[in-house]
Amino acid sequence: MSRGAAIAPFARAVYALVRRVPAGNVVTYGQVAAALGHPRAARAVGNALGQLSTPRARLVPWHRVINAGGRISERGDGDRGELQRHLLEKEGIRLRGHRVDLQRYRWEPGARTRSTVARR
DNA sequence: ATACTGACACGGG
DNA sequence: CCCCGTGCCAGTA
Repeated sequence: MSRGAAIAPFARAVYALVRRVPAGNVVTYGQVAAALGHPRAARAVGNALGQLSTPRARLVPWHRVINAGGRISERGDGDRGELQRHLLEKEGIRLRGHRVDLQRYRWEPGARTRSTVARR
């Protein structure tokens, strides 16, 4: 059926989970890794998101995944970071400096998807 | 098997 | 409060 590059199982699981992150909320790489049963594979999560192909990126809200410090991880290429920040703000997330208040916007995997935006 | 990441935690300044 | 460097780990190419 599908042709094109095979997607690694782990990466596939990452995409599936990230897809459930509601707009206006964020998760950390570590949270995603833990939810997948690999609490130490946070870096691999970042890898998977980095390998996201363009069509798939449309379905996967990669911008809602940030690091444990609440900051946007820069991959040497600054462009994506700017875009990510813009997308987050567009969803109603207020950044404090270059940081997101995880306390306020963090979404927990397993929580009801329609739980909407955390406020205040 | 080697090298390269979009990480995380911890310690020190 | 902030920033930076170090050690560690796991998955992908």
